[in-house]
Amino acid sequence: MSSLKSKILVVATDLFQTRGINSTGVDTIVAVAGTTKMTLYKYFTSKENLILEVLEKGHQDFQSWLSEQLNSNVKKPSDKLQKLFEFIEEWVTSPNFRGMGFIKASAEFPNEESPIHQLSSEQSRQFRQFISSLATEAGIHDADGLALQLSLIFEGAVQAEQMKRGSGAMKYAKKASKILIDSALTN
Amino acid sequence: MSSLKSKILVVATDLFQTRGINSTGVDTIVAVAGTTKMTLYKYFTSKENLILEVLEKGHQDFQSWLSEQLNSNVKKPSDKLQKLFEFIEEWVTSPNFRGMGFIKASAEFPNEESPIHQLSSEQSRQFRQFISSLATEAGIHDADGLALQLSLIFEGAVQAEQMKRGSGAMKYAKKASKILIDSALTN
DNA sequence: AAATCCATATACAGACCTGTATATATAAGA
DNA sequence: TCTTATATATACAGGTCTGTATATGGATTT
Repeated sequence: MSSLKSKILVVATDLFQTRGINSTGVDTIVAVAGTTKMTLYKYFTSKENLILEVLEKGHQDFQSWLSEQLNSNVKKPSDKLQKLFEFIEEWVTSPNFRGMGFIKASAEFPNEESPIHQLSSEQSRQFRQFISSLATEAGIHDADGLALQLSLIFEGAVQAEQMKRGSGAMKYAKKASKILIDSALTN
Repeated sequence: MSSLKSKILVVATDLFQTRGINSTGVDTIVAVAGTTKMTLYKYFTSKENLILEVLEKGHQDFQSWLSEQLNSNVKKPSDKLQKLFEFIEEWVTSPNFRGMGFIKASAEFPNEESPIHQLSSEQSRQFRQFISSLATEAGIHDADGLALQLSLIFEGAVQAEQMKRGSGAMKYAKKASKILIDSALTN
């Protein structure tokens, strides 16, 4: 991938998170990225296309990092669920954390026909499914139910942490997840 | 309050929830409300002012309804926390539910200097404080911590329920809240 | 050195949005 | 009937945004 294209992606990811997607114009993006609109529209067919690529890259980076961490650091598959929030906290509190795109995107694009809304919904569903499969491996009966609960907490904590760094939201989310997992294991 | 003003408020609340705040122009609002821009700008000094009034009305309606329900239906103050999510579910699943404004507003207006961001943050903080006071009355030690956990679940569930009616998010949020409250009571 | 590719600089069309100006209709009260 | 208050109809100024057109600069390859 071109260096300019990835620069634009990084800058857009940043600005979308800090200023909102709709409030960030392409002029601002190219100005911060140090390039011009002509170049942006060479790599992306439209602003919508840019948003979609930002979402896709963000989700892929997160998912592949998370899978890698779980696979290389946790031996027993049934222990992965317990460690999940440890790694999520590590990701969220890392200095290069730039928010979870799909959480904000679904709020800014509520129209169900919008491709952006559809992609972010799909990513949210995929993440829930990922948690559910870990829960199943851990021997939990209502895996989908627990996955929904954990994703609610996770998405809320990420949103809170991103809005106010060091809010402690992630710490309490981690505690809550432990309690909910323990409860689901003994039922 | 003038009939037209409250009509505009209701319509704006609806459109902001279903289409997003930034994506909803004042032309659309007055067209749906069956009036004109001149009238809207008679009652509201600007679109920002309209948004602020929509947020304030939504939050007041919810908080006063919730307090009323808790006060008139729960005798012992220490039982209020347990019943909290029952009433919230009732509110969220009622046919005239129009979303919790402050959840979406803080996502669409991330700039901390924006009055809209400030108001929605304040409302979120107030709601958390309300839960914390119920937790204290119920004899819970780390009331603020539990309040944060419950508000994370609550905001996530409202968001999910509003995005997809009948998603079951509220049902699992209720279960999670019971587990977390029980755990906090025995620690 | 000539040709080709890549990015820049700049300008602008067309759409949309907020907020206002002006003129008109309607209804109620004196 | 005359006046006053309230809502409508319509047009538009000024701004922002996306996306494109046109011309220029610089670097690499042949």
